[in-house]
Amino acid sequence: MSDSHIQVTASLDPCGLDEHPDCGIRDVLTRVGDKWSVLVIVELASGVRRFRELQRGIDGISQRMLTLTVRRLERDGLVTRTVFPTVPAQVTYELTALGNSLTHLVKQLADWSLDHRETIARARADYDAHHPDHEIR
Amino acid sequence: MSDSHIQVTASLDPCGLDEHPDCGIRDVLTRVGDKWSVLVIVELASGVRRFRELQRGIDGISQRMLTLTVRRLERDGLVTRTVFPTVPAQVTYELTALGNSLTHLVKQLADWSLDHRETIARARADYDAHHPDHEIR
DNA sequence: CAGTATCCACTTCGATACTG
DNA sequence: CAGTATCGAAGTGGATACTG
Repeated sequence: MSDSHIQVTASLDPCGLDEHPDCGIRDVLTRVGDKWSVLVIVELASGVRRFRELQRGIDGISQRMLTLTVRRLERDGLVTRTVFPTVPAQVTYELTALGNSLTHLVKQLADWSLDHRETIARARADYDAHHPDHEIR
Repeated sequence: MSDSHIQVTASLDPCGLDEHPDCGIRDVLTRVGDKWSVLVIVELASGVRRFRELQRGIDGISQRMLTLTVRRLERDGLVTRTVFPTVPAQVTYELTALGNSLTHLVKQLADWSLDHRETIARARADYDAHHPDHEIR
């Protein structure tokens, strides 16, 4: 048994994952894990943004996906959407306090990804080399 | 502008998200965000597990998805897979040091989810109440 | 500008059946 | 026990065209 396995058992299961299905954690994780949410959150972490500003700031996102993403974030209470009834319309997005509190965790995840980016890439290359024609993805 | 928006701008973009597409962070996030990975990681955080043990410990996971999930985690270097050539076969899974380092972040995410679980649920109910027949999901 | 509406491609997931 | 193989349902994302 490895020493690196510190005792996180109890604290890792604060809601009884072993008994209950998933206690809604997946709810949040799938939001964080979807293709654009984190990028939108990161972009909004810099401050208020308009729809087009967001789209320009996030490389490759389509109008449709930006709409869907900000709507979901708004629904979850992570982002506020403010409409100014001007012509043409003007809409701004801003992180809520809740959304902002998530940015800290997102940042840590981003840092972790960055720190181990190459290690993971090498692990994958290694795996693929030793397991040719093995379709995992 | 809200006081809650502390200055995380610079540190949130350690790899130039604004210039580069996504610098591989999404790679990790989608892994964390997929339906079963985190549950498997949590389960393995308690120690070594065999295939069936994992399946029994994770409510609702199918054989196929467990296989796919542990394979991907193995490929990423987060989990080691050890085969004992007994009859019947015996295979154990264990977090690597890298995988274990991720558990800390996963735990924080889980805690965050738990802390704000009800807030989010209320935000959603609210949103849905004020936006009837609005298909977001 | 800030969206909606449609359609389609692709992926993910679950269920079931079978195997060394 | 620990998988693999196959299939189909559902979800997710992209491209394009249109609107107040």
